[in-house]
Amino acid sequence: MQIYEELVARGLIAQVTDEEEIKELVNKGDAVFYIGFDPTADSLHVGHFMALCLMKRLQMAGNKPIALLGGGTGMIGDPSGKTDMRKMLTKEDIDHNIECFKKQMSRFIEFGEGKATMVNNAEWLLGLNYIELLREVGPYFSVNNMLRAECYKQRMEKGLTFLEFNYMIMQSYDFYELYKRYGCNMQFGGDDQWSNMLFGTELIRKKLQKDAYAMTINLLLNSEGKKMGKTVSGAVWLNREKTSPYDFYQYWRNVDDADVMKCIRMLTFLPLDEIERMSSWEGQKLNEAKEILGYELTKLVHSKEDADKAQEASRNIFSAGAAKNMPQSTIDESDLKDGCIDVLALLVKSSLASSRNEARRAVEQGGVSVNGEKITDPFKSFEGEELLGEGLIVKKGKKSFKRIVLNK
RNA sequence: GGGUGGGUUCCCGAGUGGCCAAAGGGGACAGACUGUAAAUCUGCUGCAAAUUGCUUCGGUGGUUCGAAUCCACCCCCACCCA
Repeated sequence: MQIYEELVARGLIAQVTDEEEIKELVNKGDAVFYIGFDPTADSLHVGHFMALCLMKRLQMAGNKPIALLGGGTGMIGDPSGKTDMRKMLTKEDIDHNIECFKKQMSRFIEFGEGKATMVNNAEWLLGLNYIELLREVGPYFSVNNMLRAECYKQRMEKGLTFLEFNYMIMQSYDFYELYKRYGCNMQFGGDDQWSNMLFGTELIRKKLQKDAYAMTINLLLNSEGKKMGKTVSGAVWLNREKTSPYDFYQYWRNVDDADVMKCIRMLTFLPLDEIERMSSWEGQKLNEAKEILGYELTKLVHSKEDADKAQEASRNIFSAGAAKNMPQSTIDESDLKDGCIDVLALLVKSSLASSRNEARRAVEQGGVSVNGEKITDPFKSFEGEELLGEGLIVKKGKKSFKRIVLNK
């Protein structure tokens, strides 16, 4: 099976400008392609991860990847598919985020001579002159067409600023520039980027009379049509400081039945025939697929060691109640009052609860236990001594655990 | 610049002088049932030294015994006109 067919089989491909051409280019390894990453945060997330995996897959098939960092486009902010304008990032934020991205990306993709290329569009975008740019590319953009683009649909209702409206032009300009500089003939991106990418291919055709192609990957949506990789508290990050390997593992371990196989297919590198075998699993057996998903992804994003740890900790906690490799938090002596600390403080300090009120509710509703013993009294207090050594295992609900140790 | 309609808690949205920490729904959280799933049912959902106190209805001032609610000015958003 060739690379293009594999991508199709994994359900990754959403839209293509010219299937025959793209198939041929990609399968032959003749594509010079780019994927853009805007530095909107100080860590990559699951969406980026999918793009990086795609990059890797195509690279393994002999194609030449360009990772484009959006030092210039990040100054504007992509309105595609968004309901509200994002907070404008400062130059400093953007530079910082780019440094973070660079570090994380080089863990997945090899950059350098004859390998992948990394460029920053700040290089050419920041120096653009308004009037010159307008004269250079302005005539090739039809405002009528732009306004019709799917990606602005939501914003046509809620309002779209001129700043963001220009994002599309900048992204198109990137493609054009990369075509000229590196002979980049293809752009990949999330499906929400489709319109931006199309305008890029058109700009190249109009300016250079050359063909360039675009292909989008399906966004990872759950069975309800919502983007995956997001939790209430934000994205599932690839950075271990922001989302610990344990939490990362748990996120995937807990996906809906309906979404497991799709995730395995789209996100892991497991061979397709193996995945095919799993797809008949049902009921409790499907839980194994979730473990595999969590394990494989944690291994890819963090390391085999982290994946082993996370899996072991999860198994222990949920079946045996034992506590090896459990997420841990420490408290200081200054958190003690008269050498003691109460349950509510324990929950708050370990960030199992965000306020004492919330902690109190959890206790009153019978959702809290310490060292396996259910606590029903919100005033229950513990001696500092009990927190030494192995510490106390505090459990809130079924899935939140922390080992709390006194730091002496 | 002119006109109209708006800005309420995590989100949507009711509330137009006291009975308002603010209806209803969604989400989140906890309990039951389970498979660390879904569905369903129940509870719960501003903060705290907790029969009380404090903070919150775009902002700032004001009227009033009392303001999310009335007044003034300002900021922001959508639509229509220019």
